[in-house]
Amino acid sequence: MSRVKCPKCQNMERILKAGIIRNKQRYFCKACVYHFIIKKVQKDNNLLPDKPASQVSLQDIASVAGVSITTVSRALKNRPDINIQTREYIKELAKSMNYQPNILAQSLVNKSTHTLGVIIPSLDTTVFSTMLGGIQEVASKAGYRVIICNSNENHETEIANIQGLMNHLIDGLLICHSIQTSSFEHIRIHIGKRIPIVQFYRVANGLPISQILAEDEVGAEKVTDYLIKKGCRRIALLLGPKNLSITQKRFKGYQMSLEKHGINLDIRLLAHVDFLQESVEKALEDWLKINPKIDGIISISDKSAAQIIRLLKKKSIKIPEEINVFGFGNEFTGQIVEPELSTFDTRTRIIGEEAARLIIEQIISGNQEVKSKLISGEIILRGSA
Amino acid sequence: MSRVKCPKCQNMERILKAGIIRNKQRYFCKACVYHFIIKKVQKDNNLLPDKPASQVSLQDIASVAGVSITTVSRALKNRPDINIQTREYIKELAKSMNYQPNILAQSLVNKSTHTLGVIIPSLDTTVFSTMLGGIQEVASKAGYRVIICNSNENHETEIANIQGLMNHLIDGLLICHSIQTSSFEHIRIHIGKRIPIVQFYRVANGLPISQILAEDEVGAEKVTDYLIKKGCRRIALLLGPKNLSITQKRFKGYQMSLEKHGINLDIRLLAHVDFLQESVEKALEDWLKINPKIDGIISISDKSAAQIIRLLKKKSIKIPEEINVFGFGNEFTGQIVEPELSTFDTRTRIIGEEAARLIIEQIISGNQEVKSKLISGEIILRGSA
DNA sequence: ACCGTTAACGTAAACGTTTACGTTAACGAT
DNA sequence: ATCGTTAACGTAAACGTTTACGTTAACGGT
Repeated sequence: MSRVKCPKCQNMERILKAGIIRNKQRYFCKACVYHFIIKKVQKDNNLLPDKPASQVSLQDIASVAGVSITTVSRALKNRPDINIQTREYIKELAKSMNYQPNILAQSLVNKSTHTLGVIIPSLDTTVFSTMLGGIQEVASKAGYRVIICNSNENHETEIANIQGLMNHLIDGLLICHSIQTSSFEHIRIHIGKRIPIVQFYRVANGLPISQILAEDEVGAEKVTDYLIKKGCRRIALLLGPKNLSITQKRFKGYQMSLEKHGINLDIRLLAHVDFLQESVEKALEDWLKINPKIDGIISISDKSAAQIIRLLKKKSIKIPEEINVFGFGNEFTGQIVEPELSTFDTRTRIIGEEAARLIIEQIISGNQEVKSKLISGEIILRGSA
Repeated sequence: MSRVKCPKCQNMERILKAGIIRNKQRYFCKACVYHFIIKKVQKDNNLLPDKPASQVSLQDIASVAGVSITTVSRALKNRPDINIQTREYIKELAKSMNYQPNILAQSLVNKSTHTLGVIIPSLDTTVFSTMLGGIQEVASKAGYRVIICNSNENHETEIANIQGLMNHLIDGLLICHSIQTSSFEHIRIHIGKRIPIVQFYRVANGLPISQILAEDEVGAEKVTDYLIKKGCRRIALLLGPKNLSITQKRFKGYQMSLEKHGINLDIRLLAHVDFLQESVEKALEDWLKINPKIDGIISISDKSAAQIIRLLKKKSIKIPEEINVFGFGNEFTGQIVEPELSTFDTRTRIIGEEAARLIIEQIISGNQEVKSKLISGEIILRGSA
């Protein structure tokens, strides 16, 4: 019944069905003892049976030049073992054929992608996009690409991002932890393995990895010192979640300054927020109810500080006469708010640059030695304090 | 003289030098007719001659399980042709060995990297980082990674970025042109080739590629309409460089509104800036010298608008009584400046999201049909106008 | 004429996957 | 017992490079 022809003997008799393989019927020709499967009719077999639209490969160049792939590779890589004329000819040919190396194949062989993975917690704050800008610039100048992953301040996302990046896609990982991250096993398992890791800005202490840090502790101390010298005694401190390294360090700096000046710590003056407008507003409301009254506010971010200034002004509280306000980060917004925001410039961009510089150095040297670098910042005085 | 031993016959006589290959001396043993090179002494041949620290591969799993690579691959990919028990066993084995697929190898075979390339002109403006955030989110949810390149508003960098990304690293390209870009050959040569391209926000017209656009023309028209209705007759317009699509379109909207209301265009009221503080300041100075006096300013960006407000206030010019100020983009800073900035919300984040959505759709469908999408914005009225 | 030498090229393995295609042993029906 | 059938596995090519190692033809010296 089946009108199947054996591709070998062209016979149509003595053909048996011989099982189904991958949903295709297989046949067996008893005449020539040959198993076969009827291929799909090759339609579209038009005049261009060669490469459809794919990129030019070394093989393509080699075919045209009449040499082997090796020779082409040698020519393009300026390797010694090749005749100069051959080399120049191949180079020109490659250019005329618009050859572009397949980076995937190169990376597979070389076990190096020239790509950095960056995990940042958010893109909604200029702090992080500025750091990213610094990373980008240094990386780009060193011939590295940058894959960014936005953890969205979410711990699970951070873990997933790392998983994805680690699968041979990157040569180094830069990470700034999410607000939620308080356990670091997802980092620890990759330490000292295939690629170097550098933490920046928000870091996990106790892990043997390099860090690029802002002057959190010293900065907070200096700012507090300044406010105390200006006469403040009731300085409120707006912090992030307690597990955050910058929260802990800035609190420590604040605390040291208070101690130094013999001022007792009033825990009612501490607030932990998630950086959202509502939580900042809530913290401020609480502070304003406290007696004795607060006379200074140090905010963990300029963005929150700017919001605080707006809120205080709505309540007709005079800045800096009644309450001094100090920010952290030197964001653009601090120059727009009125009065302009005094702030501790953490040199955000430099942090990004240094992080990139360090990890690239570690990639190139193969040396994963733990290094910590503190980027020194400075107080910028404007109208708010 | 040479005390070289033939590795085959162990003879030390009848050995001749036989050329230098790759800087290594080659020898020829006449006794056993054999060419050879003395290898470097293999030091460090310690107790672990296996894989040093590299990742687990399919081959490793296959060896342990006593099956072929194919079977392992089938198990992990849930392919049919495999015994269920075998599959489960291999899956568990893979998990216990902490197998992670090598994405490079997968990409090489599948000709797909699940990665999007994004070229943005700057990371110093929240407009772009916000769009990037939108792109990132959609991409990430669809299982795509994002490689970002920052052209730094530089045409050459933009071209270099594209070159790098196109070499098989990405499945789709999202691009927002630099301020300098006015020729688009670097884009044209890639159109309709291997991967889809989508322009967003700042686009090149006349190219057959999809675009995601803000409501530049309509938005500018609405804003101008609004100011005219409020009584303004001398509305200054702060624009970017002339070659920029958003410059052209927003000017057109402005122009149409003027025409509609029978107001003559005064070219002295147009200023083209590069978004830097100085050029904005200069433009404002020039405007203030003009007679009849201006009574409104529309800025191409909120950032510049905020700066303008600060400058006007320093000159004790009342906003909005003397001059109405309108921004574009609804950036955070507009809520901080006083008076708060009225602005046209271009829905920056949505633009990013839609751009990512469109290109992923094109990647998956393989359909590079040209689509243009306008993201409708809305006027947000605050104190400045 | 022969031999040692080397410039310049080629072959093939390797990187880690995916997948088209082959193979085989066991099973059920006759 | 024989034959047709198929589940379940293996082999090998392919993706595009890089590179260790082989090969060869020509050249110069004797």
